Amino acid sequence: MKDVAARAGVGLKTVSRVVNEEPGVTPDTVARVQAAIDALGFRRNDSARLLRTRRTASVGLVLEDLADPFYAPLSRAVEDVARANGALLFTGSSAEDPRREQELVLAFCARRVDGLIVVPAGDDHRYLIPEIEAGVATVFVDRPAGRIDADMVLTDNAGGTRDGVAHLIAHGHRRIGFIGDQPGIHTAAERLRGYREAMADAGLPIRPEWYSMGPTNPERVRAVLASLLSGPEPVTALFAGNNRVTVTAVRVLSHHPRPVALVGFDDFELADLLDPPVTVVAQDSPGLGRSAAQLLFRRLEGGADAAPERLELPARLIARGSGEIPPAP
Amino acid sequence: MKDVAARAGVGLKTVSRVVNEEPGVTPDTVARVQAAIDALGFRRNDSARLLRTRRTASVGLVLEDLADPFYAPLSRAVEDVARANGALLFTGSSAEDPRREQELVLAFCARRVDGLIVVPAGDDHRYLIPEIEAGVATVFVDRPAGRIDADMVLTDNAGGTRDGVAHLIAHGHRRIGFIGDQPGIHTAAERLRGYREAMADAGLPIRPEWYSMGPTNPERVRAVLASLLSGPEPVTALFAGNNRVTVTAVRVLSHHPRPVALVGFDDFELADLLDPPVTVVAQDSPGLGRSAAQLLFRRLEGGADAAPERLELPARLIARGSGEIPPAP
DNA sequence: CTGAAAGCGCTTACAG
DNA sequence: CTGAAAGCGCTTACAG
Repeated sequence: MKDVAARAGVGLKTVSRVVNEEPGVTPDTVARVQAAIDALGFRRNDSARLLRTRRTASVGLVLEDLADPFYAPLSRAVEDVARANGALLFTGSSAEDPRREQELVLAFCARRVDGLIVVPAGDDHRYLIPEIEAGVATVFVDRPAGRIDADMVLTDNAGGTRDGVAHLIAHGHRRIGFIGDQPGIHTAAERLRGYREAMADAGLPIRPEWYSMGPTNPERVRAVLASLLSGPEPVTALFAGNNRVTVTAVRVLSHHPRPVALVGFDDFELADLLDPPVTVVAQDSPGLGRSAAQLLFRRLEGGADAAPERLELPARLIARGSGEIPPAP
Repeated sequence: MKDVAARAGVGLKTVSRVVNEEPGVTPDTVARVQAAIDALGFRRNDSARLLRTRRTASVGLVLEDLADPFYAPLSRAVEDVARANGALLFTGSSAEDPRREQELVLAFCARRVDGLIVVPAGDDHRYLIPEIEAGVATVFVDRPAGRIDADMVLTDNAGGTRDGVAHLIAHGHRRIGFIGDQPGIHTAAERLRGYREAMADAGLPIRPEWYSMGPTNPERVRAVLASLLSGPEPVTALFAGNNRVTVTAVRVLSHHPRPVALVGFDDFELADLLDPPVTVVAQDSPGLGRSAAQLLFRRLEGGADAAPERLELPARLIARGSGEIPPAP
């Protein structure tokens, strides 16, 4: 910029005015400065600019895994809102590791992002208190913040599961299994609660061997399913606590002698093409991202003092066939 | 930092030393400075730091769509390499719009990212010449750069398609259709070339009505398929030029009276669960991201002067069933 | 072992 | 309409 000023024979401030299209510069001067800019290939350094203006026009997005298809539409929705607000997006994956989440978040804060959108991996976010006090707007999404009071946008996991299980009950099932993710994960616990509530609402007992929480790798899911489907009184229907469980369940059930009804939490591509097409409880993944980002920018535009909000988006039952299979006699 | 120095009764430089864990500070001084840091809740501003050190430790990733499952593993691989090199990741979607691609790229450059990984939407990247000359390492991935000589990491699209079509020919097909994406997209054109080559290698003629290039929305694909499958001599097999075409083709073919063989470019989740399971030519999506990022960081570590490289990763045929259906008599 | 001065590339607040 | 000075929060290069 100094070089441009020298070449155009003007002061630094005038170059700054031209670059920022501020009014009050003679067309003649503008032309001279512009010529110098072009000749020197000058490109403003936004990092320096932002150091002075104290807004970085950037937000950090931390999610569980950039490669997880569930978070892809969420990221895209966040990006769209960020772009509409003139902000750039830092992204990173926590890989479900609280330490990595914290590292990423603090790295973003050290860059002085204006705001943060976090799918939490950990359950203690007190490390964020100094940042939030320093003015970093923060919205948690998909899972609640731990041990701090903060904005969050969640899916109604319990309600969605309740609807899904009630759907199975309405189709005549009494012995319904539930396979969920690790109980420490909030969404997993909420879904289990929904299962319990739906059964209780229908006056149905739950046997302890009907539900199981833990890692959702195919091996464990297969083992659990094998036990659910064996014995004198096997379950006649299964509620799969997430995407990965559903996929393994579909594989196993397609080779099972008796038809077993299935409802899965989370929609997935081609669910309607399988045989039978898979009934799911679908989350509004772009809606989560959009709502979180909109809330974030509202905070940034002066709504910083209002009390933290907690939004809960509904999940939607999509009946496709697998959830409408009647119990085997 | 000034406040910390004042409170600890030391100079700015000493605070800087403590923060950066530089040697040559008395343990006693370190303790005093650390106490001041904690008391004041000081957090170093990396943006300011980076202004001085002239490295931002960040790279920009521009892809077609953050929400596209194909790019999710690519992004994740880039992120992993970036993290291993201590860099943060800016990401953005071009939405297949060259202007948006350029906007994003230049916005990243204005933040002075150290490097850029770009899935190009446009076919003229001369706008990047000043940036590259200014030292921004740039690697194109998935599609080649337009009108500039630059590093790129691509899939062998023509070779992969050749293998896929040859596979259909080996199973007895002679009338093979091809539905591809817009001909202006490099990967689409390359795949068409592979189709032509495989047919020519086998001495088979291609009728102009057997292949069609254009938008891959379901409506168009359905219409093209309808015409390919009608008439006195319909095709007995189809090569689908990408994921979206494959999905629509699966839907249409499942309702078609005669069995039609299908091979699709790009793998997708649950392809093995469909009926019949779908034979695909799979790209190494994480490999693309990893190779591109590794090349980028090699450039950043001093390899800036070497001639641009062009890597081509193989695509792999995965036979699952749909590609092994023999021609209807 | 420690610190004052200059500078990274911009903008702010002000004066002319 | 224009520009010199100070400053954003750090590091570099140097001196003591």
